[in-house]
Parts: sequence; C-alpha cells; structure tokens
Amino acid sequence: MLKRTKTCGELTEANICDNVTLTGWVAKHRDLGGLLFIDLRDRYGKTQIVFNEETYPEIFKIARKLGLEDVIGIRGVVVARPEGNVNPDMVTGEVDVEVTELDVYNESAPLPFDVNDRNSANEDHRLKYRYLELRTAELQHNMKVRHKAAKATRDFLDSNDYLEIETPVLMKSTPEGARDFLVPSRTHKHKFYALPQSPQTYKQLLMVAGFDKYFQIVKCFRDEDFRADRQPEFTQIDIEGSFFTQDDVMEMGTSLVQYLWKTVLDISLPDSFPSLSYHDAMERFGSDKPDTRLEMELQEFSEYVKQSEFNAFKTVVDNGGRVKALVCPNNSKYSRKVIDGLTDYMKTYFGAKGLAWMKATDGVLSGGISKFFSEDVQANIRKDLNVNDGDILFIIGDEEKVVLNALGALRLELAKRENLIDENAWAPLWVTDFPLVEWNPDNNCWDALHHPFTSPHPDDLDKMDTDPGNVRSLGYDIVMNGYELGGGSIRIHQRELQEKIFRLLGIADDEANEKFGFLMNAFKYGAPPHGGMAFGFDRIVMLMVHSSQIRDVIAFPKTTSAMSLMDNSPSLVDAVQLEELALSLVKDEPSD
RNA sequence: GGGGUGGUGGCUCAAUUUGGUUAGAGCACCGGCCUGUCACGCCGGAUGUUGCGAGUUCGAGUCUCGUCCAUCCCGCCA
Repeated sequence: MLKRTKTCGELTEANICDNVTLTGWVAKHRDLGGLLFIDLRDRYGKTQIVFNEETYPEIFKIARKLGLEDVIGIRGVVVARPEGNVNPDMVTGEVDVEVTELDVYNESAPLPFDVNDRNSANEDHRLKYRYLELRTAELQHNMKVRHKAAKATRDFLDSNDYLEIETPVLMKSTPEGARDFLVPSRTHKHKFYALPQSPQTYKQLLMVAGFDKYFQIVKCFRDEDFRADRQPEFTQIDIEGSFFTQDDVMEMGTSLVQYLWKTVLDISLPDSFPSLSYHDAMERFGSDKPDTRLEMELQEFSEYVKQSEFNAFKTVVDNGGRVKALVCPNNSKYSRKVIDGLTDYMKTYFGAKGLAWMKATDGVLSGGISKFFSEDVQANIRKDLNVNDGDILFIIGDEEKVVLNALGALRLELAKRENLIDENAWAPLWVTDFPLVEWNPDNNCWDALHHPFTSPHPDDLDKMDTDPGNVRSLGYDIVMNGYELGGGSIRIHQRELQEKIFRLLGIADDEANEKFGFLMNAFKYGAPPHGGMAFGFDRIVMLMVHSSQIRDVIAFPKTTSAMSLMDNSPSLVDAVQLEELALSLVKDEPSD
C-alpha cells in the first residue's frame, strides 16, 4: 500500500517539484481523451491529479477506468498548472500532481446518490447510506465542529478543576419524567435495567462523595416522540458542583458558552447574558425559550377590550382570561386568505378559538374587529402599542395558557414570514424563577416542572403547603436563539425536604423509598449543598453549524420513528435470546 | 395519539382543469470520440411492479379507501 506523504488539502506552489504520495477517493473524473483529470478527495480537501497517455500509457489505461468514489493511492510529481488554468476556488488550485504510480484499493459500485451534493437524495435514502452522506463536505464539517466543541468543553472544564467521571449506562428505572428505554436482565429474570434519561442521581451522589466539581459528556436516552431537535439518544454536557449557588452555576454556564463560541466559531458573545424570569418570558414572548433575536413582543390588550363592544373578548376577561396582541408590519400581505390560514394554524395546534385582527392604515384601525373599538380607544391602542400605518394587530383572548402559547407561536411564524430574524445574530439568555410544580389535570396531581430533586426557592417555602403552584424553584434554563441549550437547578440536599417534595408530587413514602432510597440514604451521611446543569450538546453543535436538525450533527442518527435506516434497528431477535431473558412476546393487538 | 407535506428508472424531478397511445428529462452507469479540464464537451446504449394493498372505471402514475415509510408540527419530552 502506498503511504501518503501529504493530504489532499495542502499542496500549493511551494511544493512544486516535490515527489508526493496521496491517498483518497475519486471525487470527479474528467476525461479529455489523451489527458485525464481526477479530483482526489480526502478529509482534508481535494487535489487535482493528472494522467497523461503519452508519458505513462500503462497507468493511463487503468486510470481511465476509474469511477466515482473508487479508493486509490498515487505517487507523483507536483507541477504548476499552465497559465490560465489555475483554479482560484481550490486551496490546491495552483498545482497538479502528475501521476507516476497508481494503486487501486477499492472500486466503488454505482453510487446510490451523489456525495458531492447532499441535496441529491431524500433524507431517508441518505440515512440508509449514512456512511456515504458522511462523505459530504457539509457533514464532514459538522463532525469537525462537533469534535472541536467537545474538546473545548473538556479543556474549559478541566482548566476549572472539573473532573470527568463516567456513570453507569445500565441503571434503575424510574417512571417519573420521560419514558425509559428498558434492558432486560439475564441473570435476574423478570428484572430490567433502564438506560439513563440523564445521570442526575449519580451526579448528586458524586457530590455526596466529595467530587465537588464534576462533569461528563454523556449519552442520554428518552423514549418519547421525536422532533427535528430531539433524538432517542442524545448527548449532554452534564455538570455539577458542590457549595454552588444559582449564581455560581449561571456564571459557570455563561463562561462555558462564551468559551465554546469563541474557541469554535471565534465569536465573542456578550460579557454577561440577560436574565428573564419565567413569568416575564411567558408574558413578553409567549415562550419559556424565547428567541430574542426578534423584538416583537406580546402586548397587554385587556384594557382596550373592557372599553370595547367586542363581547367575545369581554367575556374572556370577565372570566379571568387574558387578551394579548402582537403588532406585525406589512399588513398589505395579510389578505383574508392569509389570515384565515394563520387562524387555522392557531386553532389546530394551539387550541386558540380564533385569531382577531385589525389593520392600521391612514391613521385609523380598520377591518377585523376594529368596528368594536371607538375612535378614542383606537387612538390609545395606536399610541400605547406603538402601532404605525402599515401594521396589522393580531389579538387572541382565551385562558392565559392558550393566549401566551398561541401568540408565542404566532410571533415566530410572523417573524419567519416577515424575515425579521437576523440569522447571523446570537441571542443567549437565562430564564429563571420557574415554578416548582405544575398542576396535572389529567392525573389530578402536581408534577415537577424540572425534576423532583429541584430545590424550592427559599423565599417561597412558606407557600409549599398552602399554594404550591406559586412556589418558585431554584431552576434555570439557558436559551439561545429560541432553543433551550441547557438547564439545571440547585438540588435538594436534605432528606426531610426531599421527602416533602415527593409527598407533594404524590409519590408515597414507600414508593419514594423503593425508587430513590439510595439517594435519600446518601443524604444522611453528609451531603453538601449542590447544584448544576446540563447542556444539550447536539443542539449546541446544531446552532454552531446553522442547522435546525440535530440529525445533521450526529454521525448515525435515527428517524423520527426511532429507527436506524442503515442497520434496520430496532429488529426482531432470536427466540433463544428471548428465552434466556425469560421474555415472551405478546401478539400485537389490532390497532383500533 | 392527532394534523400538514411527500413517495414515479440507482438518484433528482416531469407527465397539461377526476383519467386515455410506447411514463419523459438531467445526473450516475456502460460503450465510443476528444491533450488543459475543474458542473469538461460530443455521439450512442441499458435502466420502471409509479411505496404496498384494495376499490371505482372500457381504461388509473392521475380518482376513492386502507396501509407502510420519511419529514415538519401539536400532544409528549421531569
């Protein structure tokens, strides 16, 4: 085998006359008759190699048969390209390698798609041949960025005295939170491990063990339904520290994100990130992960409703509901048909009962529900909400949750339509003061908003028994461009408080003991106050490469139905395997 | 669990307002020509169970129903 002396991405005119050996893939083949050009590609770039029938007829004959993606090695001489034939678009465009020796290592079958063009096939097809898609320039780049981000993470945390400690992948199943992936135990029949949804309990135990600064870049697994930014297995940067306050964690998280963006992208993020309470984020942006690259905010509208004749909204306000509005430019684009489309979107996905609107033109509000508002009220609306001619107001009235949720989604939809988001901007922020628990009307119980180990806010402890819905937690999320990059909390480190929370969440004492007894026990033996957070590593890299799908930054991702199209997993297993595990399959119930 | 979009040679797409000859084109592949190409060019060739299954019809890529897969979204994801 020819051992390469150079890569395909480094030869320049400085190398002219050098004898070099290159290895790589045939990326392009241009046969001019007695002269043949091949673009040879490896991880580092492309180099044009030349075969000449006159000088090396034997080699030429073989080279002529080469096809796309054949793997070859060549020895040759670096020569300057003739005048006028330099390719300024290629790093190596000033030189050719005239081939004097050729080895063919592997001939490629006709390709399922063009690896020079990621758009040359549908995604399911590319996923089936993911190892080919990974040859594309885009995915090669994404994997490099992912590597750099992982290395920068380790460098940063290492230099701040964090220890990377691995935790088990086979662990105890807990039904709280997301659905677990289960792994049957052979040696303990009828028992199962679970794959971790996160190493949460382990890292807390590491705090008890005295590893006061821990981190891990770790795979996590959640068996829920998937999205463009959610895969069944994903990677977290998991971090925890002892004697940390919320500010300590947020400071560390800010520094890490700044370091990552600086190191990987050479981008300087602001010295400090803005911080919004959950309440303000919901009121102003209709989201707990607001995209603050966009200024448009939800505006209070109940006052004007009270002064109007619009009974549908008046009833909403009288019944304790909310009415809020968005002001959007370019009202001429919003024909009846377009507005109907938006209304459908609001109704179908966000439970809104409708979408009211008014247009501002020639100094008045017109159309939609404008006739229900007197001239004076209209004037106030225009002044207070800063409405200009050419704007359109969208208004939703409903119970609070629906209003905020729907308008939050509409805000993003309008931003997309109006192109209001600067794609090159970075808008990091913290969201704090999350509610500790949330009422679950289906099961008639309180659910932890973050997780059951999150500490309540010390100022709200007195409300724990009387008004749990208004107890804030010491939980926080970090948000970037409308994506939740990560989140965490100060944890409970006292057995008594933890027991109290479990009871609030409707987890009986013996159940809590069975599931989390090991953690509660650990708290008996000197547990330091501690807290931390976890970042969605895939999402960080996704944002860094300006993608909107984490599949783009995972080497071998799964589909939205959690299948791997390349190796066809999940798949059936042998009866023998099942027998060993003491498992038997239930016949599929006919659906419906 | 629900909604939207899509599925036609190896790949990307096309096939004129419910339908009508032999389902076309580009890329890739095979053969031939071509000594400065870099989206090389030119000539020729091979390639189709229109995702799958029913139905309507004299006739279905096209219409109806079901189903599978992909994708985006809602629910879900402590």
